[in-house]
Amino acid sequence: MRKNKTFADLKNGEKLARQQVIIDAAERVFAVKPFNKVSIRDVAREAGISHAAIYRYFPDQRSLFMEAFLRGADEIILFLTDMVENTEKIDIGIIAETYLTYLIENDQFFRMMTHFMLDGSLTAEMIDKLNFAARRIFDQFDIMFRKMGVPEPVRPLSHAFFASLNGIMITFKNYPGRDQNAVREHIKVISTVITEKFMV
Amino acid sequence: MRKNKTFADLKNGEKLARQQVIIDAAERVFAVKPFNKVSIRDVAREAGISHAAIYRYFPDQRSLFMEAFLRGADEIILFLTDMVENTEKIDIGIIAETYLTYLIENDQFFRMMTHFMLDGSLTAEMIDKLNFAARRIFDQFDIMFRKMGVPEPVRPLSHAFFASLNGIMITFKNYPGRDQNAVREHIKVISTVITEKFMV
DNA sequence: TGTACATCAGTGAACGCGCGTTCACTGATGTAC
DNA sequence: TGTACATCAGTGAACGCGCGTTCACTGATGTAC
Repeated sequence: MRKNKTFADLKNGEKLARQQVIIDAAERVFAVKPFNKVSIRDVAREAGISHAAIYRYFPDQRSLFMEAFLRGADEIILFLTDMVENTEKIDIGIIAETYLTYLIENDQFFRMMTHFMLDGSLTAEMIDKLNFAARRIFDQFDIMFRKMGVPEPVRPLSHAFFASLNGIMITFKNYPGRDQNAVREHIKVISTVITEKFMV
Repeated sequence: MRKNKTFADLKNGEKLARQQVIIDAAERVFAVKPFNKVSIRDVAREAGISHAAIYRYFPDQRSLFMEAFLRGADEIILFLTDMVENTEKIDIGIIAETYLTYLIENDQFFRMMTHFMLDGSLTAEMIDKLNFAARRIFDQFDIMFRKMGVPEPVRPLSHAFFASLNGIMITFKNYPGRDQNAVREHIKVISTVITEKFMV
């Protein structure tokens, strides 16, 4: 019995590890192709397996894509936590800029995020996962505003701040007629306009 | 010669009128189906013509979709102009709310907008059209801020304000676990948080 | 008024493609005795 | 050590589908004389 269980656990662990390999491959494909052009076959090719094999690890395409997105979200939450919780002197401008830089440099992640935010037909389970990720981000902004000495309630501010940063991205990421450097510069400028408004 | 020209003009006019009929049909389809699920065949069915006929009026699918989007943009610019230019007493809160309400009630338009804003592969002509629409919106916000007595330069504020409103939409339109009324209410609350920051 | 011709909006069929997903099967590995 | 069996990751082919676009054609309308 115990031996069986241990064996099963091992198998399970390997399965999870292989899932991660597939998600890695998916992220690499997303970095190169528009979100809704990425196919199961693309990911399988990148991962070096047959496309049918994917279905051993994910029930369907969207679940795989959602997992890929959530891993990016974890990354963001990780560095936000690092900047907010482990820093004495909070600088909202630097936090905003770091967040935006991450999105600019991980364009695939930003496209996944907007895709899932706008997709009105997610399953309940997926909605929960999205919700959980969003709330962890809001939590960090809450802490940030508190450390800045903003009076309660700070949650609405976190919502507004997060929304504004996302809005900068969506509005100016591909702003017509600017090259990538000009875009970065402009995003930085508008980010400053907004963060200044969020200072006490 | 002149007769010929007149006739050609008439033909041309009819052609334009028929284009509009097709765009009407497209908008009705967009209101019901996610943007990237809408096909030429859907639009043709809705317009009551064969899908091949579409190609007499638009060179390809994306051009048709872009025209449908631009018509929505014209509508927004129209009511913004009305609220901003023709009003003595500017209320930024009402303007923001009207804009957001329009986007909530014309979800298809918002989805088109985000789609084109995020699409990095538009033709130069499409980029110009997008750019022109965006600038007309910024122009209205410029006038709004000036009427509010905000010191120059107001353009960065217009950019930031527009971006923030879009961000509210993208972040909370499908916010998980809220019904549509709660979403509207929440968007209004966060919108207030932001507009207050933009008042002098 | 009649006839030959040109124009052109609109059609249905077809092309070629890529997709998500399923399925019967293979072959490697481990287990039981 | 050897053998029969179970498990299961992975495969290639196939299914069925919908798509954007093209094409040869039809038929209505207007023009020239």
